[in-house]
Amino acid sequence: MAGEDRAEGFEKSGDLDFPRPLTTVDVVIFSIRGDQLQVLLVRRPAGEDEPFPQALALPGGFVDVVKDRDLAACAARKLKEKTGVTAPYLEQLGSWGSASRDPRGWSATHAYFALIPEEAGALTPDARWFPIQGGRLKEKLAFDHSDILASAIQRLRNKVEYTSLPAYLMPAEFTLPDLQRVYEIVLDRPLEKSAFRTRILSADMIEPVAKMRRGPNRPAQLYRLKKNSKPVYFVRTFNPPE
Amino acid sequence: MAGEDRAEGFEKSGDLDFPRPLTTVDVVIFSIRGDQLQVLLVRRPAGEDEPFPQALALPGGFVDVVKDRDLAACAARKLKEKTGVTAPYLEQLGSWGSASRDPRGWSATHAYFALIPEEAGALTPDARWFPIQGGRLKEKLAFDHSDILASAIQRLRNKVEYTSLPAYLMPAEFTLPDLQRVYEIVLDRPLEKSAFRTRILSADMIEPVAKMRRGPNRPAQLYRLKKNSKPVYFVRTFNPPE
DNA sequence: CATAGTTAGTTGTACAGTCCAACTTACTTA
DNA sequence: TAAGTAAGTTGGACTGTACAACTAACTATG
Repeated sequence: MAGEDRAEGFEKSGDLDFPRPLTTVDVVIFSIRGDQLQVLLVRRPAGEDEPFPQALALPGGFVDVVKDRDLAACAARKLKEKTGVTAPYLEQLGSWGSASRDPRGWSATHAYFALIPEEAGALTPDARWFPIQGGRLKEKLAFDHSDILASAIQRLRNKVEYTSLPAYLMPAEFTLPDLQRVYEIVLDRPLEKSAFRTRILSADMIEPVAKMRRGPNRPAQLYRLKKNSKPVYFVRTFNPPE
Repeated sequence: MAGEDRAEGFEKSGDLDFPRPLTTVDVVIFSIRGDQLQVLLVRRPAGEDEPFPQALALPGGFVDVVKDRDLAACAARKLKEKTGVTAPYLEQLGSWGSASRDPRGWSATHAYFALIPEEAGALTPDARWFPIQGGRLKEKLAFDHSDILASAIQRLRNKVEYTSLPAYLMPAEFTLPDLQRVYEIVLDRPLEKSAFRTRILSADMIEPVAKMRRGPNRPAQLYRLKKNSKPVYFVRTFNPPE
């Protein structure tokens, strides 16, 4: 068997004739919809030789060595295919690889993590939004996608404590209370209003537009993200509960 | 695994009959040696069909689908092979994959990041320590390993601002000024003594041992890491310069 | 044996930013 | 006109860092 004589020393030769793991990319796509954090999932195809037929899964699939220049391009392609948008925020989450995660053999997936605003895009028919409740998803997922999603949620929550990431979940124009609400949804705890405003406004990441949001009470100033605004890293977290 | 017949990554079985990228794992191993942050590099083999012959590179290599249960195990194996130690700290850094990074074809590497104390282990003869100076390595590396290393340095510096990671670079027993020195080496800036002590001591991660470090001046209290001490995340960064 | 030198470790004042709570402002609706 | 609500501001208490001066414990030197 090809794998055996390679097992001791691939490194010492240019011979590439040994078994290769399967290589995939999966994307965890978050959005805020109806005052909840939601994640985009697809239903896997039915079929005899499909792993996890009909199960829910993260959007993703095999790297296409012809189409995909690199991993990020592959992730962006899969995101675009499912949602029709190019995400304002796409970062790598990590990779998961083992002999057992895919019944078809040793496989490794490169997981990405995207934030998109509610308004964005037209979904493909097989994709749907599912709410994250109490920091977790109710549904079971195919492969080790539940682990990947849990890791993505943890990373998101963690980063929201000290970055401006939620700005990428906002529509083009939003108010400060809107933004605070998104922080609170992701962190699942209330934040202090005046400290929140001070922090965001001094971060130089948003700018007021010459309009107010009008409603049944006092109008609120509308803001937009500044052009080319990279995520801001605060030097403190929001003070954690306890 | 499925097929016996493999050539250039084509797996001839069912719907998996398409080219697969090469899959490797690389490890960025940091240590403090002689008051400098250093990284462990190996020299690549010579040979006609070797990519980057004789070049310096991160320790790593192909995933072995027989030996390696998962990616972390593969990384731990490579670390052990090169240094003889099991690192007190090993985390995933990210993955790099593209059509162009390896002349042998589409390849993806899963990069890990390890911290080990100076005292540790016996190196293999092909491995050597190289200093990081001014936040960068002087030497050029094979593949895209310079990018991976730069990313590792950035991640390390960033995390050192708000975590207890440097504790994993310390010998079994150390003093608070020792630890502060390591923080300062990694961050390449001085930290304030009293704030540093307050922060570390209130983090409940180290405990005094009943000994003092004696020297030509006032003895210093020796400490050790508490058992099973996970990295601590502080709620503030050390106050950044400017 | 006294004193200078060095590093460990503490203390005190200033300051920045959050926490908490009360307050003012601007609007709608009854 | 008054009540209700959400936006936005203000002020005092508190926490932890910045900065700087201080004390403590040791060695080396003359």
